[in-house]
Amino acid sequence: MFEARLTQGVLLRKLLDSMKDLVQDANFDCSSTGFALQAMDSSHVSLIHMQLRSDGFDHFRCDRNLSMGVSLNNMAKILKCMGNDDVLTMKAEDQGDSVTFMFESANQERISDFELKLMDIDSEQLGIPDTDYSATVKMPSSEFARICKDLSTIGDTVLIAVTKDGVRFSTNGDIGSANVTVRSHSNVDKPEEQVVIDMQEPVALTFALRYLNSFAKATPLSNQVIISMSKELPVVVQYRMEDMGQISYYLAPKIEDEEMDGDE
Amino acid sequence: MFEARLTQGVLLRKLLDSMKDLVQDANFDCSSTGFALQAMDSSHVSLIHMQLRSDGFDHFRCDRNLSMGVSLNNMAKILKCMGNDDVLTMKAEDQGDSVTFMFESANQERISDFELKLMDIDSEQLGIPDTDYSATVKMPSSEFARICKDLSTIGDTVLIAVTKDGVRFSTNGDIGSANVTVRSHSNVDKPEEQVVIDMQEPVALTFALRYLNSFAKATPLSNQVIISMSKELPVVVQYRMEDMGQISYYLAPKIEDEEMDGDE
DNA sequence: GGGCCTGCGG
DNA sequence: CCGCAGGCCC
Repeated sequence: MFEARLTQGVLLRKLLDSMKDLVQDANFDCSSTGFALQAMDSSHVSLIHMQLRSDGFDHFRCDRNLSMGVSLNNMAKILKCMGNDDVLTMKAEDQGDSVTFMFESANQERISDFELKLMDIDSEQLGIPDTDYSATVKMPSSEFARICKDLSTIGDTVLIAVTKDGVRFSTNGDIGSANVTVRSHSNVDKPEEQVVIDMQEPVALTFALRYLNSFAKATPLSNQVIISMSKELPVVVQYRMEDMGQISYYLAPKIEDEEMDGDE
Repeated sequence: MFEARLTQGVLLRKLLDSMKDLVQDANFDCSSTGFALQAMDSSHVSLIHMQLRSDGFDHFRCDRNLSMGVSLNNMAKILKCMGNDDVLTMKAEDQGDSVTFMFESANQERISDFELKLMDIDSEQLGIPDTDYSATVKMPSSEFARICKDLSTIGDTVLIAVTKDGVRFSTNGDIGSANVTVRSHSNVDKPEEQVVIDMQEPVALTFALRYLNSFAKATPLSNQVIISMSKELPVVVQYRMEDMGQISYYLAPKIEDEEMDGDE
């Protein structure tokens, strides 16, 4: 049997909200190491990989590996019924056909349990190679979200170019073009505002903004986002939840990645 | 070449937001005296005239007179990408086919530049005679906006009648009629709440509320609005930006301007 | 039902 | 000044 208790139940709700627009149905994989999901988005262009470590839960028990297929939309609907400060407990039998979400209000005055039917879902588990990236940018997640949204009003794709002391986001479209440059800097007092660039070699890749905007739905999960890039490899857009795990999005670059010539 | 730097970049965004619903495309006229626009609204009923004086900018350079045709909607989209306290710099080459908007965050940590393509726009520059108006009302802009919005729920037109000690806004429609009277008063402590009436002779004119409601989009630009009227002449609805300039809207009165008989 | 915009709170 | 929530529009 599987049972996991999360004091900050709201975390799981935010995770679902950040995934449900990209993926319809997916398997949650429960094992002694934790609670994880890997899935391609519906158009098979991008990949989500989220993982919550067992030691991040307040209680975690998983007797046998379990793969629970759910409609992320329905699971998100159920999690919306959770109070913002509720403690969440998930439970599933080894051979069961459902998973139960129990919400306890802080003072135990209200206890809810929602049962969600499981579904059989084919899933190809892709191996994600552990790469050393040419460049990694850590920056405020809200700023990344804002930039992707702003650039979407101009163009459909963004060229992300990392140099030693900054990262430039560029796009162009019918009405004109745009560049946003964020400079590397740190602020001891406000670590959540820091922009840290770890660069082995300069890299510049082009991506579809609509996917980056979907990824940015995860902004509420973390103050910072980590963007890792290497030439010709998918970018990784990662949001880390302290002591808990992370959600990472992978998206292949557009070929023709040196400059945006607007002739796409 | 044209280059203008505005510490309060947000001013220009508010200006665009206040014009884009009335006018699609228009020419910005840059000269050594400032940055101006004059345009009829799309239905050729009302006229906008905005002007930012060169000395209101933190830096202003305009080597030759320049007329930049832009889609106000697209320019507004770009200005929405500006941070709320970014410094704005506009740049255009004399013979260029685009204008660049540069946004600098307060700490220079983020620098954006957006290039907007220019368009050729026919514009008839109308002469606006400098009139001595029979009556001028200065009142809180938010109050004027509220009155126009409220009266719109009753009728389509408003009779604005100015007397020595007050201004009356009247309308009527299918469901009934309404009058709002605002009395002249001043408050030394709160000049933004004053209602000042400067009247040579009483005047009462009728206007289409839908245009006044559009004009009221400029409310965020100024605490006060100045309404100037003379018999049979277009009303002027003006918002002044201290040390910077103003935006004025002109709208011809409906004939049959003495009273609203509800038989229109 | 989803996205955008406005208003309110931290 | 930024973030979150609710309401309105598409």
